[in-house]
Amino acid sequence: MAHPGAESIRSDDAMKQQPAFEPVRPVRLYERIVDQVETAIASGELVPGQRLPSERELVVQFGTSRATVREALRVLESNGLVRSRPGDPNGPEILPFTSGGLRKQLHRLARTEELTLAQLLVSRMMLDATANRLAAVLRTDAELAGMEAAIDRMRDSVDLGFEAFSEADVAFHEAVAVASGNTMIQVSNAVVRDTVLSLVAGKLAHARNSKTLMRRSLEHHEQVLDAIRAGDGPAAARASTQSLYDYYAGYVSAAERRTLQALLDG
Amino acid sequence: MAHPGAESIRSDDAMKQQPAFEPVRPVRLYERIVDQVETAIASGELVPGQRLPSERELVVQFGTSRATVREALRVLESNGLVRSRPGDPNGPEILPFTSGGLRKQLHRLARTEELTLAQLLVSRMMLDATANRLAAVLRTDAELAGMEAAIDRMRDSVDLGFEAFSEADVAFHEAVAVASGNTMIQVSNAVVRDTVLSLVAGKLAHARNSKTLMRRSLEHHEQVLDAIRAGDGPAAARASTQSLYDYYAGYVSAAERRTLQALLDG
DNA sequence: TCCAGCCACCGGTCTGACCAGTGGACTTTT
DNA sequence: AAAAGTCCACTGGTCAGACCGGTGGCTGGA
Repeated sequence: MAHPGAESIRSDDAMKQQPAFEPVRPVRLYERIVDQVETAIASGELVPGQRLPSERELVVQFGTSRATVREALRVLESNGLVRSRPGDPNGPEILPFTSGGLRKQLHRLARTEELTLAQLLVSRMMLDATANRLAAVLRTDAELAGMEAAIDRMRDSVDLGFEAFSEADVAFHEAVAVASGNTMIQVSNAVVRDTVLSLVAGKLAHARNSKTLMRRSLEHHEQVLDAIRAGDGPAAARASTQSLYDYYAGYVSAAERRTLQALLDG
Repeated sequence: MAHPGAESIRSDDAMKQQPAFEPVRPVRLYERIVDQVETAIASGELVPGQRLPSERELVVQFGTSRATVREALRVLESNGLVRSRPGDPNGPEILPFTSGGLRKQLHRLARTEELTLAQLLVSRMMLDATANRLAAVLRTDAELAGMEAAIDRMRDSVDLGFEAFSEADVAFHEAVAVASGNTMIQVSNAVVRDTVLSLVAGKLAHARNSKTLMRRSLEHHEQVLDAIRAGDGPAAARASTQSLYDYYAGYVSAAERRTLQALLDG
C-alpha cells in the first residue's frame, strides 16, 4: 500500500507510562535562520517589497559564516519567499505570496505518484465541475465576456488545427477557474490539466477524426457557457463533466471508464 | 484582483513580427544542479532509497565548488527530495514522496489570507464528495469494514471528548479517500483537511454545544456510510457535502456561506 | 563466529578571496 | 536648475582550502 502523507505518529506497541519522547533531529544553523525569517514574514514583521540586509550584514547579525547565510537564503528563495539579485545594494527582496510553491508541489505529486491517466481525469472532472458550479453563481460580467471570447477563439480554431484549438480550450477552462474565485481549484486544475495534456500529447492531435472531435467539444463548451450565463451551476457542472468524459474516455481501459462514469450522473 | 499563479505570458501591445522573446533570468549554477537531480528523480533514474554521491564526489561530477553543490542540496532537501546526514558514508538519500511540502505551502497560503477558510471548505467539500462517490462504487468489503469501525469509534467518542471524536472522524474520511482509489484526491484531501482543522482549532472544541455537534455529525456520517454500503454514490456525496456544510458553515461570512450552498443541491 | 575498536570518509561550518554587475552619489553638460 | 553621463562602493555568485565531530564498514582479536 502506498499512502504517502499518512504518517503515523504513535507506535502502537507497549509504551510504558510517561515517555512520549519525540525523535530529535539535528537542527542545522541555516535552518534556524530560515525559521527566523519565515516567522518574521508570517508575523508581518517583514512585508513584501521590503528588503533583507545584505548577506554580509546578515553574517554579522546571525553570527555565522556567509556560506551558512547563503544556504538559508537559497532555501527561502526556492520557497518563493525572497529573491536575491546580484549587485543590488538594497539586499534580497521579500516577495509577495504566490501560489507558485503550491503549483510546484502539486506538480510533483502528479508526476511522482503513480497517477494513471484515469486518476488524473477523475481529478480533472471533479475540479472542472466544481469550478463551473461556482462560476455560474459568482462570475462577473467581465469574466463571462472572457469565456465568450475564448469560445469564439475555439470556434475560429476548428479549421486552424488542433494546436490553436487546444490553446483556446485551455483559456476557457482557465477563465472558468478564475471566475470560481478559488485559488486552490484554479491552481490544481491548471496542474492536472497540464499533466493530462502531456500524457495524451499527440494522440489527440493525430486522431483521424480530430475535426469532428473539436466540433463536438465546441458544442459541449457552448452548453457549459450557456449554463453559466443562465446561472445554472448544476447544469454547467453536468455539461463540463460530460464533455471531459467524451473527450478522453477513449484513452482509458473499460474498467477505468466505469469509474469515470460514476461521476457523470447528476 | 488577486489571482496569483496566473502569469500572463504574452504582452498585449504592439509586437511587430518575429520576436516573441522571453525574459531571461540569470541561471545560477546551483539551480542547474537542482534541475539535473530533479529531472533524474522525476524520470525514475533516481529512485527513493538510492543514494547520491558524496558532496565531494558531486563537486567533481558537476565541476563546481562544494559551496555550490551544498546550496543545491539544501534546496533539494527543503523540497523533501533528499536528505543528508552527517557522517553517512553512503551519501545523501533520495526520499520517497511525502505530502509535507504540499502541506507547508497550503498552510502558508492559508496564513496569508490568500486562501480563506471558505475556499478551503469548498475544496474539502469537493474532494470529499468525489471520494464518497467513488468509494460507493469501488470500495472493497475490507474497506467498508474499516469505515464501519471508524464510525463505531466516533460513536464511542462522543462522551470521551472532542479530541478523540475528531481523530475517529479523520480516520473515517481517510478510509473513504483510500477506498476512492485516487491518490491525488487522497493526498489533497488529507492536506486540506489538516489545514482546515488548524484554522478552526479550538473553536470547535470549545463550542458550548460541542456534544450536540458531535452527535449531529455522527448522524451525518452514518447516512454517508449507509449510502456507500448501498453503492449509492450520489447519495453519499450529497450527505457528505451536507455534513461538512453543517459542521463548518458557522465559521464563515454570510456571503461565503452562499458560495458553499452552491455546492449543496444534487 | 562474533564482537570491539579503529579510521577513512562524510556532512556542517568557517575563513578569506575574486569577479562581474548594480545603482546611488557625484560630476559634467545642457 | 535640470538632465545626462561617470564612477565606485558594495552586492551576490563562486571558488579554494581548512577544521571538526560523527558514522559505519573493516579488521583484528576473543
